[in-house]
Amino acid sequence: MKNTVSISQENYLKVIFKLQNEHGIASNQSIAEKLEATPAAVTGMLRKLASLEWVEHTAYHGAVLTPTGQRIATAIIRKHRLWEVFLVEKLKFKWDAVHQWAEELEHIGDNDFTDRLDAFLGCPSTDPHGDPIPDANGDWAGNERVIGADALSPEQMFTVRGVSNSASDFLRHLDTLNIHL
Amino acid sequence: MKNTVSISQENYLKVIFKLQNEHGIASNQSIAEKLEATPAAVTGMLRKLASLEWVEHTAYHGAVLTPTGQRIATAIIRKHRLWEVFLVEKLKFKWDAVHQWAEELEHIGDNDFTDRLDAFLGCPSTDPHGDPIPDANGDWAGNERVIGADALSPEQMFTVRGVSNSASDFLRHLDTLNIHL
DNA sequence: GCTGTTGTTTAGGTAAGATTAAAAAATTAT
DNA sequence: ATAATTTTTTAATCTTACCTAAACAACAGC
Repeated sequence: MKNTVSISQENYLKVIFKLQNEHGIASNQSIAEKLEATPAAVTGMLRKLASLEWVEHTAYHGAVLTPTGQRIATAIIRKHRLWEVFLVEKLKFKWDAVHQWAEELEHIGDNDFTDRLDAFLGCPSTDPHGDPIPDANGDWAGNERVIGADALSPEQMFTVRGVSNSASDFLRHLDTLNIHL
Repeated sequence: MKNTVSISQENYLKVIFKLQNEHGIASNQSIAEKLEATPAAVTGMLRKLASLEWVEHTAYHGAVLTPTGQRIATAIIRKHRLWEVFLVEKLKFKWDAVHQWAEELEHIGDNDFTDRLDAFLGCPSTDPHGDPIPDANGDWAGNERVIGADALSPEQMFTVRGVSNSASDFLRHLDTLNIHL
């Protein structure tokens, strides 16, 4: 089966991925804000993404990516950040002016294309903003796979090495859950 | 006013530009074939492009680009061919495998972006297939602006230095018009 | 000047993705 | 616990761009 994901769908998956990593779940409204769409539009798209089994959507609660959804989202973020490197290093854009174009370029190219771009850029590990660039397998630096916190089983041991969201209320939330670095 | 031209519209303008340079005018059917759409779809889009004053559309006759339409179309072709150079020279694609990606990349970036890409590539004058790349002003090599043959006034003197379509029936047509190189 | 073929347009419909406004569920405050 | 507020969903509609089928022009041959 051909993996045909629309640009709009890719944008949803990318935003859900980021929100999920910050808050554990992506609320309807937070998605709507990031995408500058209405909550009603989000409801409709979440239903579609759920039917494609790229997200799990619980009504009135929010959305979480499935493993497939995470794979797709990670690939998009990889492309986005590689293009940002290209724009800054090769086209001499200022680092704060590249986002708009990377938002468009991230939807172009298959895996082969992306790997060629990666090789051309010298396989950078971070983008111009210092954010890490996942490798061709979707793994972040350090061989750690990014997974939703709720995908961990309660019995499973793991080490929290860092958090991507340093908002104080989130850190307090981790405290109440007895999660420390 | 913000220049907001959709991807579909850009594809129409590009195809009309090429057909117009081959046949003087772009028929409904020839556009439909190139875009793999139905003639009915073309009629609808031509009406929209005419309302935007990017083409002149005479019912039952065909479409011709306005100066604005030609400017847009030329910019797209410039981007397409620059991206093809990038794909072959930098990403090491084979020259016959780049078209699919260039078709997508050509819709990205404004003039500044394109100029940066051009500079990065060393201001190439032709793409990997040998086709000329218009410069930032929309001029082709030799400082000649590409205009529709029917935009020339009958009194105006000009030199025909080359033709982009070497189909024998077209060359015969030029003969009957007393047009020679 | 008719007639038939070809090319174009009209009319009605589909699909994706978005909107607004109203209804329903969840959350917060009293 | 109940009332008020916020969030999500539903329902109906819009836009863009496409399709099929039928009606309509243009032009060829006779």
